[in-house]
Amino acid sequence: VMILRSRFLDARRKRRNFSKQATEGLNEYFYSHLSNPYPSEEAKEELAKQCGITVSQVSNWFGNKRIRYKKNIGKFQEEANLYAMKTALGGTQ
Amino acid sequence: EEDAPSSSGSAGDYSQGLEPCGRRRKRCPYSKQQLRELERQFLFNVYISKERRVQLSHLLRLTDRQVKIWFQNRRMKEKKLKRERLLYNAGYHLF
DNA sequence: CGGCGTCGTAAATCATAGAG
DNA sequence: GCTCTATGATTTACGACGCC
Repeated sequence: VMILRSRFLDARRKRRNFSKQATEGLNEYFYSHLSNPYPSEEAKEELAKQCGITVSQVSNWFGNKRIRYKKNIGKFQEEANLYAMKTALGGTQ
Repeated sequence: EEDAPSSSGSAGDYSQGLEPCGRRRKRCPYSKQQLRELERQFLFNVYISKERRVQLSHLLRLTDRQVKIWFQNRRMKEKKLKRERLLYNAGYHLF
């Protein structure tokens, strides 16, 4: 809870890139739902909690990810394979 | 910022309002001038009447629809800001 | 029916963290 | 340090659906 508070404090101060773990969690969801990468409100809340970011930030991330992925699938192929493999091995969901 | 005070060819208007066929308009950022006036009107009232909307759209060289949608989007933004403020204040005194 | 409301989103654009 | 590009956030513009 105080962790959340501090996040809003410095979130207002300055934008930071998300942590490696946060990005990993988001990518895991994205690539394991590639045929329909639209998390429900509940799923967004779950991801937000898991990643330590806000629901809005989860929405922004998926919005950006969907469009950028679509615009250049090739550029993300390596990343896609990586997460596909990761999910196939140790299901963390 | 060099914003055309209010002449022609300002941001996002295809000659007073007709969309190029049925296609979706390309997003076109509004000028500082347009934004200042829209914000001023929003401050006056977050819901704009049909009459003031038509008036404002002519003043700013936007379509009636653009002004309507701008107010809708602006209200959503306001709602989001309010949510964030609540969230911020929520954790503030727990420490 | 028609018009305007919210909600969720696409797509373009903005701002700038940060990798090189 | 200094460029640039990748990344997170914000801004237009709609479609879907709701209410009156």
